[in-house]
Amino acid sequence: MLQLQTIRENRASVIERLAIKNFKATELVDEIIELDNKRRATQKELENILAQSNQIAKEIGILFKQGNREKADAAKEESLKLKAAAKAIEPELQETVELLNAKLVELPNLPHVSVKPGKAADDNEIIHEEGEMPKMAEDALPHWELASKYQIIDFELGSKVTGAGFPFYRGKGARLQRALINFFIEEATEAGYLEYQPPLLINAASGYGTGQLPDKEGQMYFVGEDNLYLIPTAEVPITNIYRDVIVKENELPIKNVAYSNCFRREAGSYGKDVRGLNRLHQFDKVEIVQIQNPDTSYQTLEEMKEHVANLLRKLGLPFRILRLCGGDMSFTSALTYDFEVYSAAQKMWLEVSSVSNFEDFQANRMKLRFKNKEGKTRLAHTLNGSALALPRIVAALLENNQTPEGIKIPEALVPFTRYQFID
RNA sequence: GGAGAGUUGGCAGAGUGGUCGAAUGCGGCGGUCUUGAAAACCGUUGACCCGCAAGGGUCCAGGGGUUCGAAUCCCUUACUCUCCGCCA
Repeated sequence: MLQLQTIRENRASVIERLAIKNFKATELVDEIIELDNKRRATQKELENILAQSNQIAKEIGILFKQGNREKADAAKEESLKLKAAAKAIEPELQETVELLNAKLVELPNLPHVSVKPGKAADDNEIIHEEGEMPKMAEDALPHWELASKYQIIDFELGSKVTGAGFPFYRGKGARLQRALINFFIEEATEAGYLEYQPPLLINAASGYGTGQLPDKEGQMYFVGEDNLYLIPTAEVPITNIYRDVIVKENELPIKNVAYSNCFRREAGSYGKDVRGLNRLHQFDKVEIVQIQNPDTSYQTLEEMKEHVANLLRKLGLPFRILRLCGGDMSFTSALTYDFEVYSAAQKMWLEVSSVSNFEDFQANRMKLRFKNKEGKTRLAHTLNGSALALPRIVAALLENNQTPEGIKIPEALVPFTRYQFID
């Protein structure tokens, strides 16, 4: 969430920048400022009473030791009055604070200055395009047909055992999954990321920490029996490692990588976009996360963008990088680059990665701070990116690399698959 | 799942109703000494809120209660540990 100080001191520019995300903030911002004023006034009032009360309680202690019973009893009465006064104010303060927080979490993160306005995906700006478009034969097959032709992914079986969007991977298909995961993790490790294996279920506090809650409550699977959510991305457990943590400045940047299954309800989606591997309820992803000093976090974002681009180069997939427009950006992000890979048989671009700087938006929620050289604590910046999400990579690999001899595996991946063709 | 014990500052660990935001040790930071380092010694060292400041307030797992006064007593939730059961 945004810092109160930011909102108070830059009311106009906060509203203006949120408008870039198509968020009409005026009313909410004014409400927040007013609630904060009320909070301050109420708190001051309460603290004055508590200060007096503390003073008297101390005096009573001394009076008792001196055996001055009468004076002590008189002071007790005075103290009771103060207590009643405090009791009257407390609920008001608590209510104000709760309401203030509820309003505060409704405000999205401010977009970075480089973010352009725009309504939706069409307005995203293509900032880079790379790789050769494969020339496909007339009879080129989409990946879901290749999947059944080579018997490597079984969607129907998934529907039988679980439901739509939960495929089985089989034989060389299963092995391809493992190969990609290992390849991605190895690349990240070489780039200095520390590998984690996180829990796949998280509590509500973690959901709030990274901003999935309360914003995307309905998008996560929820285990009511134990009050836990299935993670939509490893970002949640990995970033929440640092919830309520103050790190040392010289420990930055913290670079972590994690492979995990990801679970998304994707409520409301339908149509050809969800065909085959294009959109699943359960999928695999390797996620990179960095905790960085605010002074250098945008350099780090570029570095992470380059890391992802390199993965796609090594896989030989044509890709482009988009800078998301305000309207297409997530609630929590300040700047996001999307990576899209061209899927030749479907003749469409598939989003395979999203790399974002959240600045201190998540850190503020999580109270993730660092102590600088002067000994002051400051909110850190958090960043993350998919590096990479598997299903659409697999879709593009199958489609783009289909040959009469079978699916050709990219060189970089062969040491992991230990086969060169899916046939 | 059953029974019991516990949760205090970065860590270890004292504190069982008043001057305790909390002893002590370790660690961290600064200094003295040293060519440099180590050792030794000295000092310093939690977070948050309000305030220009002085200062005030809150926090001893979370929440609630008793009391003039709670780290300390009571209730409750979460978690940890031990034993039993179950189990990959």
